[in-house]
Amino acid sequence: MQATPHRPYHHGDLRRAIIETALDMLRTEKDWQFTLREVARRAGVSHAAPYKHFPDRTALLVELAMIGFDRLREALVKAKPAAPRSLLEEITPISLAYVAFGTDNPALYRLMFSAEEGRAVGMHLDQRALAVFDVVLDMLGRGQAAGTIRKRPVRGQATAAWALIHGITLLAIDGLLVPEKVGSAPLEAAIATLVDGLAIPQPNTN
Amino acid sequence: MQATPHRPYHHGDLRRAIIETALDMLRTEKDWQFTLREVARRAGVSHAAPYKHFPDRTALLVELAMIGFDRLREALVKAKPAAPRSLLEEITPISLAYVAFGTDNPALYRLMFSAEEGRAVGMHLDQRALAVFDVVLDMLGRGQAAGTIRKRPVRGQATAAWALIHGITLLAIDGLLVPEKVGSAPLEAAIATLVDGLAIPQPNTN
DNA sequence: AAACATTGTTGACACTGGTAACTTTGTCGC
DNA sequence: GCGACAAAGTTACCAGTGTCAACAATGTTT
Repeated sequence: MQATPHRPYHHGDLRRAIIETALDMLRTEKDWQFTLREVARRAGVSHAAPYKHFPDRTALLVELAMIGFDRLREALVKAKPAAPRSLLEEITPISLAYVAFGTDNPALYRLMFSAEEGRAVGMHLDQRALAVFDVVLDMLGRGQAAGTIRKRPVRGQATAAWALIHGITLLAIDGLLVPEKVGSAPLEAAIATLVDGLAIPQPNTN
Repeated sequence: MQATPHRPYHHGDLRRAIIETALDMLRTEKDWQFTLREVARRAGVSHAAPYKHFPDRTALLVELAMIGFDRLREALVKAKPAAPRSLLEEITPISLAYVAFGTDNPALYRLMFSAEEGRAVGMHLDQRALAVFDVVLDMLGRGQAAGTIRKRPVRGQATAAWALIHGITLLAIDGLLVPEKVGSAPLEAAIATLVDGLAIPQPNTN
């Protein structure tokens, strides 16, 4: 009764070990093709051991993706400036943190939004994904209240913001936007365009 | 000597047959896990036959993705209005056509931007992808020349536009933006936000 | 300590991508 | 016409995968 649902019994904390092994591979192996057997191998267990902790391969993928969303959300709230004096000052660091998360964890980020495994992954993590969405939503809502953001349907604005940053992140991961090659100019310009679209036009801000 | 590089010889036009079979599966099978053998099966040939026409599985994937980009570009130029009277009138139909292409061919669209197969797919289709990019670039360039679009780095604007539409398309494919469920409101609102970010602010357009 | 559930291992199955050897078929030089 | 040759398709095989069933070992409970 004093045990949490999943707890180590007789070997070690294998469930956690598997997850961490997988995350590690996700981090280091650039081109990662996920194989349960390889994870088991690196975790030092037999190829069937994971099945005692995950019903199937997809379940592990889902777990990893959810962890990814949690970490992304953490990264965003951490990047949120304490006392932003303008919309751009608030949006920019968050956006950069988002893109940075993606480029720092390309395989994980891809997994989070992947349709691999027959869309099964995406089906299960709506709440986590929406938690990220809510960060944006909240920010925009306060912006509208403060009068710095256009009065439009917030959900549409949030969708636009998320889609744009998400798209940029993917482009960056794919190397179509590599900072070393092209500088961060397009990235910041794109963010500026987003801000222009959200902010109420100032006389001198054309 | 009078033969083109790949021409049918003794059975039929298998190369084309394989591609079309694959495209067909891509179209109908919602959750598609690509297997060369299944394609061969449906094409009515043995599982090793495709290897006479494609060096490996990835090569076929690349071919399919390139076809996808070609079709996407066609869809965009077809959707471009003949005589748009405003930026929004020009951007909106193109954007909708883009998203529609994605939601109509989800598996194909995913494949085009997929990192599956170890990024190998994306490496080969830069030109085709950039052809799509150029459609956007061209439109924005003319907009700037005509004085309807803010004078900013065009590439940044184009990146923003593409990223946003791309991101929306993915969200739509993932069902986070299903039109039946939520109406097309967020979609259009997001496009409006994009337009706001691109267009030179009008006095009455807050 | 004996019964039991948990967790791990071994061995099998069907499937995949890929290669090699073989057979069929069309093309070409004579 | 006809044999040599190359193209295109087939069968047989390999290693590797996801998954499952049977079994062995360990910890928990009474």
